[in-house]
Amino acid sequence: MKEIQHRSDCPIAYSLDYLGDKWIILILRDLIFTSKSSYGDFLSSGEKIATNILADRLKLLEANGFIKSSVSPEKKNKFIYNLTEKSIDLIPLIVELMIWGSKYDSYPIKEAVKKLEKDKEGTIREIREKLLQRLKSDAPAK
Amino acid sequence: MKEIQHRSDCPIAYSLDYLGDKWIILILRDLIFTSKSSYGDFLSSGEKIATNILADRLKLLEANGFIKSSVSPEKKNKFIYNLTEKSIDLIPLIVELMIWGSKYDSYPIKEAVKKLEKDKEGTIREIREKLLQRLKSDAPAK
DNA sequence: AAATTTGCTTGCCATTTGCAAGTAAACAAA
DNA sequence: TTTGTTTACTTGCAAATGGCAAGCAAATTT
Repeated sequence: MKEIQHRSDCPIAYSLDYLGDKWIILILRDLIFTSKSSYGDFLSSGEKIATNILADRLKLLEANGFIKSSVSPEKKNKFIYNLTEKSIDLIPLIVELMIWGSKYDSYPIKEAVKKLEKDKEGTIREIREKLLQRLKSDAPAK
Repeated sequence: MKEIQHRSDCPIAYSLDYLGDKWIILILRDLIFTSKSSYGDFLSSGEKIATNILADRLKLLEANGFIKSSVSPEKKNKFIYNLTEKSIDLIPLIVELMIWGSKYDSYPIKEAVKKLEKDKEGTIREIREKLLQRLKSDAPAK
């Protein structure tokens, strides 16, 4: 796996060097906001990611410390992907993507987004705590 | 200019359909946080964007309402690009990119980011108001 | 033993990127 | 007035990436 080359010393560019792409954040979205956690789960998401792209991004995410994979306890041919502190710290960013998107998308506003906008800090903290505890307790999703 | 196709009805994916790329947000960063406002200004940024990519992204940004171009009053062969409400609304998102980046980049933390983290809401409002006023007064940068 | 589930890999073609060079209009200097 | 410079692109080309379909392999179920 080739190292990511950073283009400058700007922290915004630094983040984009990892996240500036149409797919990576969608995988993290699934891990943060849904109970999805496996290759097949991600494949089934509405955006229809291609199998080779998904495999590539999972490799990249793991190599860079955003996720950690483990064999499913029930099925040995199934892998479970979990978040790390590094990716849990991306919740505020992804929440802002959601807020901006739902403001400019003509699509009907989702209830979840309304709640979120009413108490952004609180909702973020809530999600964050849940995911951090899951991390510590070593009892990841499914 | 071809229309952007949205991949799903998810607001996060909606945002990424416009912003999911390594360059677009860097142009907006320059417009939001620095006094850069022209093709040549953006070219000179630390990340060394290629000329064809820059031209392409400026076209895309304008076609989608993120920036508005006008001829420079002093020099008729110079174009000035300005933010719109749509892109000013991206400040919180870009601020989160900065915060996350400066947390995980080993590079020395910038003073500006420290200030920002102490009073995120206030700093965002401050920048936002400045840019909105510039928009209204129709007296854009340089 | 055969079919299915799960997680990939491979091949192929189209699109995008990145670099270098070229073009063109406005402007400035000689 | 001619010549060079600034500014903003465009073009050509090779390399990398993306997207689709098919193939493969280990584990599990039937």
